[in-house]
Amino acid sequence: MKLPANKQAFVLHFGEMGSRWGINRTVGQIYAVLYLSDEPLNAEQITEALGVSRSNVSMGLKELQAWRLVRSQHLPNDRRDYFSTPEDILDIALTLVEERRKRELDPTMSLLRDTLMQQPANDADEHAHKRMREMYELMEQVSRWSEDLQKLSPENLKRLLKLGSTVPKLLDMKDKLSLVGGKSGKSKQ
Amino acid sequence: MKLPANKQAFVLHFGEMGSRWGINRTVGQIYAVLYLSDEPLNAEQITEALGVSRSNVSMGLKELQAWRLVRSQHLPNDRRDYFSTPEDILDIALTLVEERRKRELDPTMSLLRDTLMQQPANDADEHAHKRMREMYELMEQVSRWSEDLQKLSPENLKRLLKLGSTVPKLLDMKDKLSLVGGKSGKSKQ
DNA sequence: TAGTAATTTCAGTAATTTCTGAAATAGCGA
DNA sequence: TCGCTATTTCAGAAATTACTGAAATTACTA
Repeated sequence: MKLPANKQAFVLHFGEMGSRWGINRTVGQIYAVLYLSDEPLNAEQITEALGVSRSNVSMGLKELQAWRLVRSQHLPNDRRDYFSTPEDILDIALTLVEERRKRELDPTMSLLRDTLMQQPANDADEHAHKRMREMYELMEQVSRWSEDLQKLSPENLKRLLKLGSTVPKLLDMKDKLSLVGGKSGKSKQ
Repeated sequence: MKLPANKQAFVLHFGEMGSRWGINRTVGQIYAVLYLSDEPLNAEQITEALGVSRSNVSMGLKELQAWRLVRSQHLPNDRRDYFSTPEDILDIALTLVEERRKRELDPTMSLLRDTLMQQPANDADEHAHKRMREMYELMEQVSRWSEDLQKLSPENLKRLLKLGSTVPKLLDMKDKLSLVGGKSGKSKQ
């Protein structure tokens, strides 16, 4: 399988970007090939398309499956595994958000929780303790957002994405609504 | 400068996490030291705290400044540069979002724009073209969100962060409001 | 159960990234 | 300008990460 020029450019780019995304070149390229393909591909086809070793492809696919960005399936009368990416790009994006949360936020939150358990021993510790608590609280909020995104219906997610610059307006609306019909006493919240 | 135990743990953790965040160990550690410090530090102090070479610290600080995560300043009667992180953690978070957008989204969007310029040559290209457009459009929306976050007032940003799971409710409110007072004909939007 | 195809594992090597120490540069005061 | 301190640059060394080919394993078929 020889890649046509435009696919080729995309695949190479994904390879280059790999390090910024926290994956390596081959893994990025494998993902790109699968993302663009209109049908599931087996490992041999990917190997040919990329010109890397079969074992490298095997390891790359394993990693992509760990990220839940690639799925494997079987075709009738064929013993080989076929791989593909989910159809729905919002689905893909949500998976990415979730996995990055797990890898980039959770470990640090866990450490911070442990550290924040013990009270600052002295004045010098005080400031560091405060800083850590601030970081923890922010991460907690971002984490919650990530979780809530996962729960949103596809329709609501699409609407939220389109919202963009109207967010402040929406917050204003919320204000007005709470003023009119809301439960009182929550204004500080 | 010897670090106390809790700071030490945090600093080492940031070093470990470095690769996941797209920076290296020393850069992560430098950032952690500065983040926790209650006063600006000069390069020599950071070198001592971390036990790495002076030149390594110099390069790390340069990278952190390129990320706009660290600022330098001068103290009276002292020729040395002193480094610190911004006070406000929301400020820090916004910078992080912005810089990651630049590094992780923009280059790919740029490539996609170029590729999407030319029409798919044949049927085989058709599907890949569609996939690339989907990715481009999603990235555009995420990018816009990121920009809009930057524009939000600190108050509104805080409120948005707290919103979390009430987002769908908010979207409902928007529906109701549009139904009552909104301009008609936009329902499909 | 033996034979074969598909896949994975892994030790060794290659490639890349990070780090260091020495040298170069910059900036300041006398 | 010279002399001194602070900082940066950069070539090479060290450490880490990625990749390969061969061997092992798995899973199917006859």
